[in-house]
Amino acid sequence: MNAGRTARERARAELTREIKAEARRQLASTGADGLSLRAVARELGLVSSALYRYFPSRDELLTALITDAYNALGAAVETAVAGPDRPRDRWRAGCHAVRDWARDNRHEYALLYGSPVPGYQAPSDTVPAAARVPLALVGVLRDAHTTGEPALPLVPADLPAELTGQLDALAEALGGGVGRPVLFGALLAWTQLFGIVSFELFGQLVGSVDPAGPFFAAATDQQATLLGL
Amino acid sequence: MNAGRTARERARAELTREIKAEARRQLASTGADGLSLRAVARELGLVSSALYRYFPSRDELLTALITDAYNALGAAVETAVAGPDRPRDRWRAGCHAVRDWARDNRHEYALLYGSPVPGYQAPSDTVPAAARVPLALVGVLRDAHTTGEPALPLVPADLPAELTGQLDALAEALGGGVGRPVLFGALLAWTQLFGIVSFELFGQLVGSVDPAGPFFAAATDQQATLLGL
DNA sequence: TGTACATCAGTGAACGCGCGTTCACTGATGTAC
DNA sequence: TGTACATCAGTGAACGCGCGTTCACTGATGTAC
Repeated sequence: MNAGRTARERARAELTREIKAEARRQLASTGADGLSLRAVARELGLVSSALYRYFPSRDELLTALITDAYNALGAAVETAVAGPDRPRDRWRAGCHAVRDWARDNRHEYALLYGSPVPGYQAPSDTVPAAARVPLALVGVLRDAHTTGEPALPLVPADLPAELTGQLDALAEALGGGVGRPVLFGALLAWTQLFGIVSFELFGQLVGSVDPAGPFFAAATDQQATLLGL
Repeated sequence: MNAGRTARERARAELTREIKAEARRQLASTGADGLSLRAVARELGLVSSALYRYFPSRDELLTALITDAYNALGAAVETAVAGPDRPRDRWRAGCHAVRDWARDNRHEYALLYGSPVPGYQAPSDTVPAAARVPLALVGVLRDAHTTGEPALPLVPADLPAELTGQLDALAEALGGGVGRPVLFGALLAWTQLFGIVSFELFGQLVGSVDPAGPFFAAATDQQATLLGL
């Protein structure tokens, strides 16, 4: 194992991991703006300038954390969706995986789906990682409707032309296999899913359906029905 | 006019307004963490310590901005909802008012509905202001269904007991006049509404339905149908 | 197998920056008689 | 109406803090012959 890797290369990979792990820990306790290179270095027993051998700037470290987080969430949803057989259960499992991961990694979730960090522009590297969740959810719908899509309740037949154009382009980008109404429904469900999770984590549900577990379960159920699962 | 107010009181009220206005301006360009008392003072031609005559700390200034923002958004939605006659149009107008205000005040929206500011805990003063939007939207539903609520499509009759308990408590807190299914539907729509707006403003829709106008319009239409409007 | 050189990790000091908050003060505005 | 005192706004200096990033350096690890 580790064939062809020098001790230096292994040490480098190891310390890169440790830097990210420590940065994640600080993220969890202080949030994105509390993340400081100096504090990370301090905690690892390094001098702050040493980190520049591993990340050329604070922003690059942030980007690495964002990509890792998107991938972790994406993997969680992909795994969850791969479990059950019945489409309806697969959908629910995927949604609950989003919520569970978000609750377990609040600050990382906020980093991905909260307010953009001021002055920081996420590079396009993060796009494929960010796409894993929607892709996994759309996959459930595609698999469920291989023999033809049902007519979805409540989805109007006469969507405006601008929207149908966007939907068609999106369907093509997703590799086909989903019709307009299902895709529209998927977008509705997707935004609702993250709307609920964000409201729960950011404290907007405090006066109403808090704790949010029962409401979340009922909402994802309703989504499955809406989507013909 | 200004009866009984001394020049001092008027000057004080005026400068308090100017401080908040300048702080809002900085918020708009730098986001919540970029808001600095020193910078605000600088811009107003004051020495930084002078601000302490007006706000006892940076957090208090932030709180004032948050309360003002909730009230501005709430007022916008209340006005929008008061315009049209038909319930369906009232609902749509309220939703579009949320989106329009959010797009016109991105950073203030992020302050209210984005990731919580680390280390800052919003005091309970903000709660009534925050409640104005949901209250206005529920008002539309109540007014629409004075003669009895319709059976809502897709809302399961057998919601779990924990959820029905929360819904009943919430209905009472809202002053009654809305049944469980309608309230559940309202929560679904409410979370979806802010989910879409947040996704649009925070850049999550870039690869899919961007610009988001047509999708937003179709989504609020679908909500109105779901809610029996 | 051993030696000479190149690569790279980590150090420590420094630069230049901005921040929130406190405090003793001056001078203007307001109040009571 | 004028005077004596109290209130309050704004000043300027200072405290103590932490940050990202650069740079010349030492010493260890890797490579070529």
